[in-house]
Amino acid sequence: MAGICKMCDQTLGRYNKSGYCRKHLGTANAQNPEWREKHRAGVLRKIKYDPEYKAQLAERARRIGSDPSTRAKRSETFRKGRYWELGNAAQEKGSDARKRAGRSIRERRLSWCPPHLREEYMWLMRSQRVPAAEARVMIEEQNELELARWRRSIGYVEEQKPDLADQVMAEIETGEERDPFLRALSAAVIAFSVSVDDIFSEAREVALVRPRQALALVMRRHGKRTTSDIAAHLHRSDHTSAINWLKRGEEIERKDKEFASAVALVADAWNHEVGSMAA
DNA sequence: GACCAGGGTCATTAACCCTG
DNA sequence: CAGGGTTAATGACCCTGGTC
Repeated sequence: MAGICKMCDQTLGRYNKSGYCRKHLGTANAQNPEWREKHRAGVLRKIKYDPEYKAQLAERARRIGSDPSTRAKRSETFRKGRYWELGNAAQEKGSDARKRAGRSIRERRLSWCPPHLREEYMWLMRSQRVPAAEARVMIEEQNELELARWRRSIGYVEEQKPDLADQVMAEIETGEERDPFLRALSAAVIAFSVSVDDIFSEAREVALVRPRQALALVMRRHGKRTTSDIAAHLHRSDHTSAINWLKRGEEIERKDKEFASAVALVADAWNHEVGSMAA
């Protein structure tokens, strides 16, 4: 049965089901959320299953976008409409959108860093002022240590590396004090009235932990050594020991003047300024 | 502190999608 | 085929977070 278009006086054909003439059908569809959703799904489907089409679309948009006259026109439109104000209003300071942007970039930049070590990486960067590249090496070393531990736990036998701490002991025994670490170690022995064995021992008495903290601080600051390296020099296999020495050492240094001056003495030795110490 | 990349805003462009 | 919607990238700008 023929009817009249809902939007104009146009007589409709006998098979018309929409109730709209050809001219107004598009407008009616555009106002129908269901139709729009269906249409949208169709476009997305095309893009999803036709990579060539998608690439075509992108290429075209790029081409148009990079045309100087189009760019100038868009800039003008944007400036005139002050559209950035809308963009900024939509994501105020501290908004979820901005945080999301921050998280996204963090995720991309820290993708190399195992999630459980990221806090430690940031601590090295911020509190310890370790340059990014160096902090990354330290974290990667730590990760490698953890992986090695895990490999051992499942029975995988690794090639043995020479023990750095053993090398240090050998140098002490032969009296060849070429290493700044050995000078600093000697200074720590004097400054804290302990023995080398005490420093290298497993004991956790405060009197023995202090020289380790002082040595760690000096190695970090003056030798730019990694925490793994510091730990190995002080007979520890895990670099987290060094991190703890550094953390606690800094705190104590701020509060305890006596400890601070002992650290300075060890630092002098490291830097070869042994004149004051020998006296 | 400077620099970079990403996220948010809307308009613009051409080609394609969908429906009857 | 008509007609509006959708897609892509891009423009300016600010803020966030990482890096130097």
